[in-house]
Amino acid sequence: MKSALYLYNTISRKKELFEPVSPPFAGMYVCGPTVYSETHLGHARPFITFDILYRYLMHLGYKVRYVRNITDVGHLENESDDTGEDRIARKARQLNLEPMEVVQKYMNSFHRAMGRLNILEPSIEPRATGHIIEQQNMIDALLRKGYAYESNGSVYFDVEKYSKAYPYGILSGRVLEEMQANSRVLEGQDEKRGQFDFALWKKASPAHIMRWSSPWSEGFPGWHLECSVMSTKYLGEVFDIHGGGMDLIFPHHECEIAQSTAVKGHSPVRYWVHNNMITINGQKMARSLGNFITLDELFTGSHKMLLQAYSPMTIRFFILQAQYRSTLDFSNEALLAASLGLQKLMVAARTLEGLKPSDCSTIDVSGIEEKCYEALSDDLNTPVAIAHLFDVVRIINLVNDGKEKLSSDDIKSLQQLFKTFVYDILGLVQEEGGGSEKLSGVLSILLELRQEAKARKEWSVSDRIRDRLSALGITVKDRKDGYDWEISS
RNA sequence: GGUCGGUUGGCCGAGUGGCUAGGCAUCGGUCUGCAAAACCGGGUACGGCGGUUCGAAUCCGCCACCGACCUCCA
Repeated sequence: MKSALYLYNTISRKKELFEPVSPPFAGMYVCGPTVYSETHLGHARPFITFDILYRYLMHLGYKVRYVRNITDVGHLENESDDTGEDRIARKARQLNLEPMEVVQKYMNSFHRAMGRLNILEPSIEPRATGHIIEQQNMIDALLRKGYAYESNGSVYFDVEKYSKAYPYGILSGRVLEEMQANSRVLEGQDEKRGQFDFALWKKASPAHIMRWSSPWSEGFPGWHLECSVMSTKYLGEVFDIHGGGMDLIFPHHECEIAQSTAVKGHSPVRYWVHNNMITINGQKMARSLGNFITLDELFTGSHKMLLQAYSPMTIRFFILQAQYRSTLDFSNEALLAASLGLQKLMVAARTLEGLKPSDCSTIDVSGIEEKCYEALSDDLNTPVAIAHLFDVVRIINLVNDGKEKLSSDDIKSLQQLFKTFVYDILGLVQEEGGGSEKLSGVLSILLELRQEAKARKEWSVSDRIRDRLSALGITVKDRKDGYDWEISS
């Protein structure tokens, strides 16, 4: 058996042994995007982090149901005052589109970016607008239990009442009294009894397009409700893992716990897993701060802060080189380093495929696999796993240079190791240089001619071919027994 | 102001009491017609002050600085 998995549980603030409710099944819910604008680098982190967790759980033999939602209604611009407008509705008005056109546009773009990052599709990708009835049912249950109240067509969750029966703030470590003592009372919240009450149902203003009929008003559901409803609908009343960014701990996940506990008497989630933020100049990358770079901009290099384009696998590798609970600072230098490191790893992976076996090994390769499992099982320590893989890279290169030897069996086990960790679990793929088949055909004609010129010591001819290709951004690499080329950006 | 977390070499980033993290950059070497590429090898660190200990990046105390959250957020 592979080593047991330990995950850091936000609610206990400890690493805990992962034991699913009903093995071999494992359920995981991750908060997906609100589809009202382009996906940026910060968004890539949770989806890559939980992609690794998804892949690793499957690799360990679990039958995983991975649910990742799409928020397509209910997420307000600003929940703290009554001018708060639904993000999607607002974007639709700005672009003069139907709200569902906005949703489709950004959902498509999100899926494209996820695909390029080689993020596996979740088992279920439910949408908030597809679960209005279920959300209304939950509101109804909360009203009957007395933890919600109607006010002017809207329905709110009664935090104060809830906190008398259950501990409110157990996930984020907050105490309601302290929050009340430490914050000002905001204007324009007449509808709510308590300032920390949150909306379950909002009455739509006459201009609001996204609206559904309900016993309380024509309106739309509150943001926190959809995750409670959709997670338990597809994963059960108690499920294993709930993931998302650390910035969602409060209020979003805290409210999820309150809602579900108020109805069922217990929280549905066993392991809360949160990834840290990607920072830029030491500050969180966020739309509201205007310091974000979209994934498309990274892939094409079309952002003024970028010195060059960075491939999807570079982004993936960059993120995996940090443990998911640490902040990760963006810079061109760091991305360039990731890009070169990844290249080294992937070139070695290709070298490994054609490595020549010897009768016996002069290097001990046993134990590396176990170290990789240990790293990943220790709360997904991908940087340590990658460090072990670079040890293998050094071995591959030494053997390839004839300085060390490996037996056929050892080469096979290293190939299996790379397949498991590099490709299957870390989800890295070989990226082509961007050249078409025709281009590589033309290049091989040119470079063969150059080899012949070199053989005749006609250096002016060989150098001219090399320099002219270089001017076009194609780097010629002379090898011991041939040549290779690469298109640089 | 409250709560939580962080400060590691030129850069990114692991590591929680003694054992080389790793990558990028740099330096030295190998290879090479030259160059690039590739490969090998070396050096450089633990925010400050005090304490505990045979031994501290790691534990404790104080200080400084940075960040996240406190109903916008991945």
